[in-house]
Amino acid sequence: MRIGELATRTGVPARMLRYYEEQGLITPRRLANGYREYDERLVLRVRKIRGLLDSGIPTRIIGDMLPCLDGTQATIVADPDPELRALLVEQREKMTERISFLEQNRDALTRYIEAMDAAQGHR
DNA sequence: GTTCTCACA
DNA sequence: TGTGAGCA
Repeated sequence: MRIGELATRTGVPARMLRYYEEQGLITPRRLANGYREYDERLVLRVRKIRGLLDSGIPTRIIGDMLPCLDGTQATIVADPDPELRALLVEQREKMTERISFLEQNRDALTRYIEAMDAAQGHR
């Protein structure tokens, strides 16, 4: 598929898809006319990339993590960078914080919805 | 009509 | 990151 279709299917603007390519996150092949041609599997990959980006993970790191994204297979890291590891651990902690925050909000919604239902029962 | 690259505020 | 210019 071309960039327009991938954009609508992933919700990521074509502008950003070209940017991801610049960052080495995705490498579509080119058609004879120069248009980018995306593989079906890229749809999932782009969604994962966007998810990571939304989680605050820098594009540079996502590039390093790419092998982990579409494989359950163990990823071999040639040169374990201590600094990178520390950064990732930090991101993971922030992610954990956001998750617990979301859980609290979800529970608050649940209680409110229950309260609405309870009120409904009195009518 | 769609995509491409480049560039600017 | 958004937007527009000028092509193919």
